[in-house]
Amino acid sequence: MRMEKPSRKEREYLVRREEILRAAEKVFAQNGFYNSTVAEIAKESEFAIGTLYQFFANKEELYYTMMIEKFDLLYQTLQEAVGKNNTCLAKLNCLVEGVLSFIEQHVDFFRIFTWELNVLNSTMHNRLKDQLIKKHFAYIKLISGVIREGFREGVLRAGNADDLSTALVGMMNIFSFNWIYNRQQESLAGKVPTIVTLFLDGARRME
Amino acid sequence: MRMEKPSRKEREYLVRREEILRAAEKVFAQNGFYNSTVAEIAKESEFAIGTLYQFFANKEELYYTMMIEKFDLLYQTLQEAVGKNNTCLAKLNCLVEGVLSFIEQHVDFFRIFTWELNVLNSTMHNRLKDQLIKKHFAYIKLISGVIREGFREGVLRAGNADDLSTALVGMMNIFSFNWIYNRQQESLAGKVPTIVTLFLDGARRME
DNA sequence: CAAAAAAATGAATAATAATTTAAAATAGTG
DNA sequence: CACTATTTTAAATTATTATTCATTTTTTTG
Repeated sequence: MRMEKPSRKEREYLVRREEILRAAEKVFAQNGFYNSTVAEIAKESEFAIGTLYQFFANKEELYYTMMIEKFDLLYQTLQEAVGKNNTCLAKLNCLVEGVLSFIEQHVDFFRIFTWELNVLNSTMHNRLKDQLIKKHFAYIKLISGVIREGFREGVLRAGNADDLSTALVGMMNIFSFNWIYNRQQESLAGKVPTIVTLFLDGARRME
Repeated sequence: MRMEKPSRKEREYLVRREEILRAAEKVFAQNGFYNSTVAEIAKESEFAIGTLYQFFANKEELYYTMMIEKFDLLYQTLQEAVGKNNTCLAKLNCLVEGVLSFIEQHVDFFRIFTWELNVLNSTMHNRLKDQLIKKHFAYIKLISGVIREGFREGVLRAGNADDLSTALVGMMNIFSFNWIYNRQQESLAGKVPTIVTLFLDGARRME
């Protein structure tokens, strides 16, 4: 609850801190946590290695601080967006738009929330890595094949099968994450109807 | 295209290789790639460090090989599941169920597809890490708040707001991933209608 | 402006862990 | 069984990098 006006010194301190954070963001986003060196961040920020340790206790603290600040910014952006609208539908639209354009504007930040896969030293073992990525696409394609059948059968509204497949995978993934990180209370398979229903019929109230 | 029947030696070799892969899976899944040591995997598999290098050129190769084999198993499982059904809707159900139960049975594998966040040495900086995780939940809650309004307004079919929020975030995330990893062709924000429409109305053909 | 305090520097340190390798154990063979 | 080839072993090597700290530079102050 300190309310002193910040002195010039404090202000300068904050500016420098910010510069370091931006450099960290750039470097971490490019190479992930483990393939980024403190030396790189120092170079990018144009401070010496030792100076960084004046501002942040260690590499992890630098990383977390950067992430937390980004998250705060996203949250604030979304709150504002939501505040501007009255109806739920308008808010939802605004939210989705808010998130996607935030990501567009802060690609580097989002890139961090990613598979280890993409973080491994990309110089080595490209053959194996590519093979793995191909498998992932094959998996998405398997699903879009089924969706295309649905178009032909006339059960699904014709549209972009790959988009639909992608969305479905996105839903399955996130429920799996949650299940894993929330101590596996009930069965994950219990979410099948939730996912299928939402996928087929959406969330809107039907007349 | 070799069709020799595998000799006893070859068979034994494959059994050992498999044992190493299972140990690797366990260790990597627990600690992620960077916090797993080859020594740990050796211990878990009850071989010496040097022996692992007889089977795999290095740590990365071990990692990728393990991942690729798991992916193949998932793919095969799904193909079978889909093959058993005729209609698109039945196939879709089966697919979703197939994926979720595969993940239930192979938690370790899926745990690997996760944020760096969860991979960082959990001994250190718990305060900052927890703070970051809280932010993430706040973000989900912001969205489920809006969804609850939708229930009250009567625009959305009453249900579990947190599930819906989760699903929506899952869709936004995966489109963002794809956008980032597919060279950012068109604007990500262009996917807003796709996401919102699917979320509200689903994929099913309306009468 | 000179002395003292604060901040910045980057070379030296220390710890970790992937990989190599020389020696030991085991399996195969006549 | 003796001898050879193969496989396993774990200690030694090497490379990398986070962190420290003695020194230099800059800023403040009287």
